[in-house]
Amino acid sequence: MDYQFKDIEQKWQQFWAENQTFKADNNSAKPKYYVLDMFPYPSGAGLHVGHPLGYIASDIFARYKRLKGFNVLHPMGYDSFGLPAEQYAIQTGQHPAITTETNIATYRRQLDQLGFSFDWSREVRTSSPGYYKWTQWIFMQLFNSWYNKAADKAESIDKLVAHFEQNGSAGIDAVSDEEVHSFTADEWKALNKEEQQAELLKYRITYLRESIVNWCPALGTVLANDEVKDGFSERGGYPVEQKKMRQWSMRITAYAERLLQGLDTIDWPEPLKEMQRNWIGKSVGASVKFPIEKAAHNSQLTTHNIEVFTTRVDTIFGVTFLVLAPEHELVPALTTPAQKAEIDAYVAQSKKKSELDRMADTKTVSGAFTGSYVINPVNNEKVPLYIADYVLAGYGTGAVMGVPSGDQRDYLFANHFNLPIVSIMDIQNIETEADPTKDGRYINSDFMNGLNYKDGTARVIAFLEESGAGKAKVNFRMRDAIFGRQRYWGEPVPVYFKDDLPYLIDEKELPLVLPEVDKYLPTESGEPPLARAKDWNYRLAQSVPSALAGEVKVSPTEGDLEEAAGSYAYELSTMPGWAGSSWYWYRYMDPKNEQEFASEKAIEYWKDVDLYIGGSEHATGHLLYSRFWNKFLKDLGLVPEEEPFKKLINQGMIQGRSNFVYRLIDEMGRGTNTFISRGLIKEYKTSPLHVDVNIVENDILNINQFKNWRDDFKDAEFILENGKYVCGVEIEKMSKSKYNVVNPDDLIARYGADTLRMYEMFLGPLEQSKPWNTNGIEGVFKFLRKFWRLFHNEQWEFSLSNAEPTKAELKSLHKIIRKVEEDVERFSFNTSVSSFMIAVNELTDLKCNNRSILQHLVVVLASYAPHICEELWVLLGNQPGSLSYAPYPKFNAEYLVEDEFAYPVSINGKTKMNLSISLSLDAAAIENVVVNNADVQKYLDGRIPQKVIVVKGRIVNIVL
RNA sequence: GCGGAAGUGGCGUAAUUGGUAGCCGCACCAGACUUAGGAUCUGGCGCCGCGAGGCGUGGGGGUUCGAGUCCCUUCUUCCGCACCA
Repeated sequence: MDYQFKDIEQKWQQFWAENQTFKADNNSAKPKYYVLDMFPYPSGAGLHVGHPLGYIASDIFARYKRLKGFNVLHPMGYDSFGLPAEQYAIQTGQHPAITTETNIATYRRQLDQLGFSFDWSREVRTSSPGYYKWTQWIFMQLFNSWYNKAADKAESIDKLVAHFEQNGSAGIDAVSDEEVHSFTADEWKALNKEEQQAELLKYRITYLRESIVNWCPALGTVLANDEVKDGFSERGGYPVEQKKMRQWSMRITAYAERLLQGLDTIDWPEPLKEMQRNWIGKSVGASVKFPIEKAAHNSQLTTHNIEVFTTRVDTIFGVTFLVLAPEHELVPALTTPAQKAEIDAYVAQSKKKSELDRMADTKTVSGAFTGSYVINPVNNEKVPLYIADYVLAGYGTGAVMGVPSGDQRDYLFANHFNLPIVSIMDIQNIETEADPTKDGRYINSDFMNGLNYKDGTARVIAFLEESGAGKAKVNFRMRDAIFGRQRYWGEPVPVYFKDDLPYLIDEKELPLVLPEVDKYLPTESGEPPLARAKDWNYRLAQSVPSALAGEVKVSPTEGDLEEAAGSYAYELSTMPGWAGSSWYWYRYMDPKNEQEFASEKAIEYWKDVDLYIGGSEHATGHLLYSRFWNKFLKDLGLVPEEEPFKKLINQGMIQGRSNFVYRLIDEMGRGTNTFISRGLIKEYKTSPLHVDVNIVENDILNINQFKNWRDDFKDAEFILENGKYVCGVEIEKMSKSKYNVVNPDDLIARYGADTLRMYEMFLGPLEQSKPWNTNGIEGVFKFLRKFWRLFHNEQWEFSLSNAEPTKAELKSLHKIIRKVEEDVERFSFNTSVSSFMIAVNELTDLKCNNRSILQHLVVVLASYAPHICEELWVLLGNQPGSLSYAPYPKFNAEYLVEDEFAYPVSINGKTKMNLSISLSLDAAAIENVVVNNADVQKYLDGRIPQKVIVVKGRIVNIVL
């Protein structure tokens, strides 16, 4: 039979499903290997050809590892909470769960068609209660923990409470809110329960705090920093503004240093690591307090110092002004009556400026004088205090010291406001611009004069620490992650409120199931959709101390008994999209466990992800949050590894390749129904029009299909070149509106999954971004037919010979055995596809139909084109289904040994000819053969070689 | 501005250690078979040149017997960050 891919693929997909061929065992004598794909959000649009790229690569790798004798975990699931389903629900009233279910069915059908070897018995969905029960459980652990800097790990909040009861706040080195109190043990015990809880909230790793957040009015929710791009929401592209709100946050900053250090221990792409380093943004410097001049003191003032962060504390004698961010909280209190109008105007103006304007306009110098002064702590000089929008409220302390001699922005600022510029380095040149040099010796710097950078910095920090005016400090750009969304379609937060303080619900009540609501919109009063739910309250039984057993007993005398029975409002916001994806790889290890998020045994067995494949767009979101949660779980002793993903590969983005037709424009400027071929458009007035790429092949328009494409083109006329209509091409994002979406279903229907899998790999290196181009898929399809033909005679009957294989056949086979091994291990999938083609071309030329050769070839190709190989494997007489676990053929170098090599002979580095010479000869003998060769002599033309370079088995170079 | 990746035929790409640049496909050209070809097969296909030959890996320079690969310099494209104190 001819190669009937449709029947073959359907047959084997069904076989794999029915026999659970790829079910992984949590218990095996084989070594484990965990291959993970970033699970998709099931969108309504389904998969386009770009999506499976990474899945195909990971599937080839997973299948290859099985052949190599590994116990492979290769699961798939859905990140099924998210905005699009909810937006759709708002528009249509359709429950997001239903939309999600439908979309998942589409995804599953499309994934199945590609012949992936996923263990579907382990499927997870972040939106199913059985899954988010454990997302909520992890949230509770985060709430019940604090970060102990001394131990450099998260610890139970009980331990902190015990310390407070014994020693008060003394000796606690924690990552916490800024404004924690100091107290003795007795003072702590004297606090009532509410006061204690309020204080503890400042330490919890997940906490509730009034903070400035990214508020997106169009989406009606707050967003995390990584969800905002250039002042607009990543999803939907709506404007985002800054707003002060009480919000759930995660103290990811506690892990900043570990997140940074960990990058050096994992095998990830350098650009991605760099993005995370950038995002974490560590900078080493000092914080310095500048006392506010007495004259400025007034009743509104909450502090007598302005704290700045600087990486160049050594330049402090060059300070000639201080600048606050316009949003800085001390601005109103420090503005003198005379300056009030100017400051108010400036603050108002900068508030109006969008984030984007502010970034675009970096050259104009602007600012305003507050009228107040501060004192430089190193020389007691009076320094004027300004505000300016080049200082960002969100970074450092929102205040900077102005050193115009060393910083270009300060230099421009000083010039603009006629402030003095003081040189502090002997070799500094500040005539036309600031000079940030660290070389040279300090001048105009009192006790630092004459010192170099290193000693000077140490000296000034010592001075500041002694006088209490400052200290060495490490600052991070990364902020704590906002953890609440005012949306419906997400995990409910397992918290209720009593006297405005958050308390965890009882663990036994998990999962806290998402309630039904009448509409998926905020309430009239602006509360999140969950406020619409009927009776969204936590019912607390009559105060029974035993019900609280195991919970924190902060104040046993007053606390438990005081707990009033009754119902308390649940939290109304839900968790953000990244909650469910920050731990899902553990759930795959033990997906049905109802007692734990995964059993200790399963986690101990699978440990971590050996290979993770996904897009680089998750660099500062999912991949950072996952590392954070993993480190937290490690601190609690729940998982064994510090890093979750040992090796990570970013598959390239597949862009769209749009095709255009060119519509003729008449004298009146109206579009006609005549279309001009690409090469001729210069001679006419035309306007380009997107045309469906599926009716274009190799940029040649299928005119009949075009006429049928849309009604108004039925009578279209064409001006052709060489009898063809050539379309224009542009690379754009793949989207429906550009008619450049290529659907895998269509390609599978036409060529089969094996062809599509191999073609996607054949496109180029996995990591490379490239436009999708279906041109060339024919070549891969022809290859598979040619491969199929090796096993068949002229009449398409399966027919093999049992003869001894020839040397040439063995050579071809063993070349490909080795090549695929090498390629797969270094994730170079494109090169193995071309090697397969070479092998099949060679074997075809050799008229090879030798069973012992082809039997092995099937196994080698099986990870790339599993369906055709399964079919041939059975035709070869093997057990159905056994191919997936067959041993990968053993490479034997002997078959590749040659006795002769065609040496390229070059003269002065230019290759002139090839000479076949026995490989048994040594360098001197080779030189002898070459130099005495008649053709070489002709080239030499009597000249004597100065030198002859002989590299055995490689090259001969004659230097004249 | 800072950081990263990459520039090779008409196109996608290959060359794992400094050792014959262009493998494997697509497209194209010629031929065979054919009523026909969007099927199949054979051959050709970096550029210039009839040829001998010359030139070729973004440009310029260097190291080397030998450079797509190493070094310096410069240009271009893409990605990330961006008034970060």
